[in-house]
Amino acid sequence: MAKRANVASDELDARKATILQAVVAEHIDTAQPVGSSSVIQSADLGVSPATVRAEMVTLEREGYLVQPHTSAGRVPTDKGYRYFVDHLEAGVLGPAEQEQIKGFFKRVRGEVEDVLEQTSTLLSQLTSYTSVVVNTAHAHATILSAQLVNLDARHHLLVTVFSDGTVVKHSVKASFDASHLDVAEASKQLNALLLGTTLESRVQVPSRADNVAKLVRESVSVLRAEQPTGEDEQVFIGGSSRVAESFDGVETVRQVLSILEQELLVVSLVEDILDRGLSVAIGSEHGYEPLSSCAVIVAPVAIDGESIGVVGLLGPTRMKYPEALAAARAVSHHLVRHFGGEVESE
Amino acid sequence: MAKRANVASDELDARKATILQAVVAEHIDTAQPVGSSSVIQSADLGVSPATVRAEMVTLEREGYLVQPHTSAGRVPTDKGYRYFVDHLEAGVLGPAEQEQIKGFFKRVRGEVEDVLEQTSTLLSQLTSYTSVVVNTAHAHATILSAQLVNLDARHHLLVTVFSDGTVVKHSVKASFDASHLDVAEASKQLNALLLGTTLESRVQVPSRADNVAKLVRESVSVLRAEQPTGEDEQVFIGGSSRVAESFDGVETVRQVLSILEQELLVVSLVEDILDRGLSVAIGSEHGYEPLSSCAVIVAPVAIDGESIGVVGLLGPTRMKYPEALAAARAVSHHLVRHFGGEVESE
DNA sequence: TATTGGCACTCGATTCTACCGAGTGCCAAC
DNA sequence: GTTGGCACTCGGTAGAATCGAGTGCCAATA
Repeated sequence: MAKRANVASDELDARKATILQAVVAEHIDTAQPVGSSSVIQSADLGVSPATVRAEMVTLEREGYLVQPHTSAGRVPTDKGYRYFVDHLEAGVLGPAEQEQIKGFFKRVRGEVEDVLEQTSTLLSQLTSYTSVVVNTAHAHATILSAQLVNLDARHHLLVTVFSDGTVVKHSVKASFDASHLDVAEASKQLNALLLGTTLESRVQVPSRADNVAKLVRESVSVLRAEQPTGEDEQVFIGGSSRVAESFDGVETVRQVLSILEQELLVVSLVEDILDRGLSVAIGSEHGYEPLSSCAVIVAPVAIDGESIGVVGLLGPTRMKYPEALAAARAVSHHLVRHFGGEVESE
Repeated sequence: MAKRANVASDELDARKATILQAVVAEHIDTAQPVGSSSVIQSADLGVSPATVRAEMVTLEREGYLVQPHTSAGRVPTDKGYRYFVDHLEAGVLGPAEQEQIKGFFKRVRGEVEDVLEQTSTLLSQLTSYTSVVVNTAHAHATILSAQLVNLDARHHLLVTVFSDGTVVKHSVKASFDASHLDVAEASKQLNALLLGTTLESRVQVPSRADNVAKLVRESVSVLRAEQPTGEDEQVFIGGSSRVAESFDGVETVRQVLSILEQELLVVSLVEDILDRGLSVAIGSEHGYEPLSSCAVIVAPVAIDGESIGVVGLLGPTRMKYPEALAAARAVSHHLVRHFGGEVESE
């Protein structure tokens, strides 16, 4: 993709890289601008502060660093963070955290939803960032049962059970009064029709004009009428209170929280990042300005190449990338194991 | 309850009351300590500041007011707020808000859950406080359908549809391998057994020892095994980002958010207030210290005396009680109308 | 006896100044 | 290319001065 050395500011020589990485690491740690001397202390390249300063001028010109004001240390830009995470050797998880994850997955019981909900809490506790767990499984799951229940003459409820253990209901409103028998018959036909199919597969609906056929047609169309995105996914957000710690400035906190309230938006944010092949989106890299001081980490949860969900973390741009990445990946990995071979609901 | 005038600091003479109310109103408005002169301006009792000051000393001694420091105005205590809301004449809603609510309920479509979710957003927008909507309906609803679906030989899913349009699932784990036929038979029996019953009513389970009967028994017991509280309620929280605006001090914000994350806790908080016959709980009146700078407003949603839910608002103790109370009541009222006569799911 | 105007006093908030020091950019020397 | 030296910048902190809103108290008043 990148041309080659020439214009491409894609690569830095070893010393610049070391300096940049030192600055980023230090700033993540202290939240303070980093000066040339502290770089010397943490990374020991055998050079003087003056040399580091000279390099930092270059790094600033190339957009990796900025000075909050003259005569202060430097702070990484989004581009700086980007370089940092791109050149990160695989992070490791502390043994305590590994144990916590293992223990958690040994312990959890209950419906898929409960497990995922608790997983998102776990992930947030592990990292002290806000976590997002998205379940996309049942888009690909096969239907185990479809049943039409009538609430009153014109209102019915289509209840669909998927092979991943999720249950989905849809209101079906008829334009005519249907008898109990009609509904029961429609229910039977629906079940036969949809059994073993997925939301994506084509089915042959009856074209007759009787009430039963109408009900069947209406039900199938309601079931298929999936919203563009996010509507058929489940989202679990854990540790939203962490937002308060992660950012300074009430307004920023408010904006981030307000984004988190819109679950559809969170889903598309996370999936968008994944679609672009990234595992981290920093600052303005995802399109949402209110999140410009955030970084988002994502890790796909996939069984045999089939994506069944996403886990994500949202924190300040100066988040602890190695740990957070490791945690997200570990949890994703354990989720796969947990839901992998066996039936998902346990 | 109160003895009589003597010790009972329960009642205040007219002038003290006016002063207290003026102080509270002013402080709610400005968030600043209120001095004697501003009391004169807003409430015109024909007396001088000096007199007001004298009264305020009394009010302070009796615990209605405090001074943040010598030579500052006064700020209401929880007790002060309590007096204020207890002596509030019924607040009214602006015509714009009324219109907004009306329009909303004319417009909403979809499952109960969606309606309630959106209602909580509405309530939060109306008041600019965080809102809570709790659905307790299906505890009293009758069962329209119960179905057992098998995921694999030992794992089954009990899917129950209630008359209020909610659908609940429970995992049923068997200690033996059941055939498809067994499960189908058990499902049929379960449906016949549970149809028309509520979660509270007693049913006669088969005592036979065959697989089908075992499945039926296990299913019924799983369905009945309701958690002490909160587990069978649905909670919808809207506008949690408002927390960031409502409180100063990152730590307070964090704590409140962290409470809001625990939905069970929120349910019991809200129901507890309701059980105690209150419609407002101020500061330390509800038992949760992390919420000591919060006030919680609740309004029951009841059809024919049967509680089907609660709507609530959470804001700072200096919240706009009249408006917030009016909004909560109006929304509760409209919810009753919306779900009242007709079938709940529409 | 309740009310009031007058007055000294308190104390947080604001402003201003001085100053410290971390950190820079530049440059001449190595 | 690297370095030590140096003047310079500028945010942050501390202290002093000031302001003013608001109080508590008291003697005078109706």
